[in-house]
Amino acid sequence: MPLKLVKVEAENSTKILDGLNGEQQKAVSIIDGPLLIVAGAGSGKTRVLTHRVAYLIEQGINPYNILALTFTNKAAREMVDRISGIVPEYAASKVWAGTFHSIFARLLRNEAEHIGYTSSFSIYDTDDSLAVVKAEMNTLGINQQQFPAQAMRSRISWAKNQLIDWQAYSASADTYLQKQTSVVYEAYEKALRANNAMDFDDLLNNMIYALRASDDILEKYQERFRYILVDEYQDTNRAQYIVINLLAKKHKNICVVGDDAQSIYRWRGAEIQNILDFQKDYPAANVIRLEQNYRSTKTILAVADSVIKHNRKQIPKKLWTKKHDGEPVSLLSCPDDRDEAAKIVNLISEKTKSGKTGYKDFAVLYRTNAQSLALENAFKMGNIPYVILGGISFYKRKEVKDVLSYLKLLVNPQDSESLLRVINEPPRGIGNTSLRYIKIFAEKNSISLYNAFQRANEIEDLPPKAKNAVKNFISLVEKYRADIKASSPYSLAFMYITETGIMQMYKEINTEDSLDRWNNIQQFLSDISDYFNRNENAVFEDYLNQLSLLSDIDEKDTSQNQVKLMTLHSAKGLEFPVVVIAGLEEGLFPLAKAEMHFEEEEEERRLFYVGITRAQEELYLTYANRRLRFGDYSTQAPSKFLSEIDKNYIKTDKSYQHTFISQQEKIMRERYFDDGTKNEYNYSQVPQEIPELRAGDWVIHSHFGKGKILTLAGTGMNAKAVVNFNSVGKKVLMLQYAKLKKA
DNA sequence: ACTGAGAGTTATATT
DNA sequence: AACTCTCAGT
Repeated sequence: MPLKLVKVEAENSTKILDGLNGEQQKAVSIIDGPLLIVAGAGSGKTRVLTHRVAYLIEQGINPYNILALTFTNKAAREMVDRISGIVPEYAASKVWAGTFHSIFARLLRNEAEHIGYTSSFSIYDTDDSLAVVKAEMNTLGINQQQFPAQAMRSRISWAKNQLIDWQAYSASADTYLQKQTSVVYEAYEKALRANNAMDFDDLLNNMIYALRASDDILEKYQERFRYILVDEYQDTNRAQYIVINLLAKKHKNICVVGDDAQSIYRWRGAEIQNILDFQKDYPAANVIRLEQNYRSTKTILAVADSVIKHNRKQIPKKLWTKKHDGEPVSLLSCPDDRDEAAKIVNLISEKTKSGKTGYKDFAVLYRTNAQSLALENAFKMGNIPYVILGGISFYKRKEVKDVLSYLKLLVNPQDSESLLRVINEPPRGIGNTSLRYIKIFAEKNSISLYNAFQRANEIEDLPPKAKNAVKNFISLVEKYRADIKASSPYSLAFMYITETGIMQMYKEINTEDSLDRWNNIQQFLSDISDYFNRNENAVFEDYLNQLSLLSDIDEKDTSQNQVKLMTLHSAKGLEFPVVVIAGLEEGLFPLAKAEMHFEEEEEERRLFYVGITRAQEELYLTYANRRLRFGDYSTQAPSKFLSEIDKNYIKTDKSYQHTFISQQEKIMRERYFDDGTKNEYNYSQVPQEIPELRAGDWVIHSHFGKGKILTLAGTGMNAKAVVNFNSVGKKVLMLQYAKLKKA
């Protein structure tokens, strides 16, 4: 029975609609029925979304009936924060706002028994899932040389994304590869079930199964989520699409927001078609285009437009802005990646000298994480504060994952993956041979590995020493399992982890690396304490739940005055006064793949578009002729994307400009630089005095501290020194960059 | 059972 | 260059 919904005029909602442009106001106030908001970059999308939720609440809709789905925790948190700025916080906090994965994990805890899980299921991240694949391949005797586990895992994940279960996959498997995959797929799925664990894909798929399991469940959630908002709709995959549509089917109050031009997650199953087809799915849909950009200069928008024009598949739209023309985009050509990094650093230090811009106003964006290394070195050398966002997450470090697995085991002892992970961390004298006996016993009796551990006494082949070790381990876990609800979760975790001996192990190894790990565990534990201070009623499951779905980028402190380095993907949704996009070379950006479909190239172009539109005032593009890859130098031509930019908006900034050295440069030179600059070097490095140095001298480096010069080589620009630092050992330094002082 | 050396593999992006 | 895995030695 559809609710009778009353259109409310804007008059009593002046506050919420204040300061919004006409289209934005419509996007906020059309609350009934399907609505597609095509929101161009910088068009105030988040503002519209949050105001819309606030508006719904003000119209008397129970916040508990509002579901707002995002892709990142950060986006979700920002949404909740900003909603609480408009409506009372108790109302804002009742809105179901979160990532697909976290919201569904929460719902699945309640519905677990309908789909054959218990509510304490574990969540496996990509690494955990890979470990399961490897283990299953081992048991099945499938050669991992021939079938790399990574590729196996991604084929399985791809199938799950398409909602092809192992039965269906197996039925349609033709090639040898597919047949082998189907065998692993089946074993993998059964292992996850046996472990009472779900991977990321399962969080979506099982939600569908739960909704389809009975009309009651479907009805329940359709009634609960009467108003649905989906952010970044262009990034939804098939499973997400189906869940959304199942939930929205009854009330059809579904509002999706997205920008097809910013669809950059095809590789993980996103179907851009979902947004392109929204009007087919909902013929009655209202469509609103937000085309006024509040972020970038006219020049930057023009550059973005000249690039994206080369894509064929897109919803027609034209961004415009009232902002000033702004500076032309600067193009920097560099001989190699080291030089590129040095130039970027130099650029930033020049620009910040005047005091008008601070370090925090800069972002350096790149295609692959590997590029961050050269940049990082240059920033250290140049003494410029920076922070890397994304990359190897704190939560993916071995020691942190080990501790996490200890905790998972406490909540879900069926989780064999976690058990195997920690059983010899620290070494307990339970080796491979013993483990094999225990596994065989578990299989023979159809019990979990943990249960087999508990009944180790019955395993004849197990040597007494191992039996004893197993017994000690089990009683440790059981001791704290018994307490899990009673004492404070933090002190429980602290005592438990201490007693496992993992911290002591790292302390005893006593190397720089191991003390680092020890520190990380400490930090992790204080993170736990923090969490339970903030969430007083939370239980362990809640903590583990959010943790598995957390990424580093959600956590990093971005408020400091430092330059931000990140991949272009991580930059989506962010904005910065000055943006540098580095590594614009064929093969790197667009990134080369074996077979490049035009669709993949279009996705790379959209990624470039996303990068360009992050900039508010200034944009710098850089490329290197030579780059260190796989420990070797490779040369490549400048990115084809560069030649797509309208020439009128490009300037070659002499003060940061090197000269041209390679063949491939010719095109670029004719196009952009042909103004008499010939092959003269024009290093932009601030001239600085290099003190007279000799081998054997003691020197001080701003970052590495004190060290002794071992050898010196080269002259002038190329002067190098090998220095043995007290802190980090031997380093090779270019004297022109490393500001060495005599000690 | 555990350690370390050497070989082999790997670098697109993320919930 | 950096990481993981395997295998032989202890």
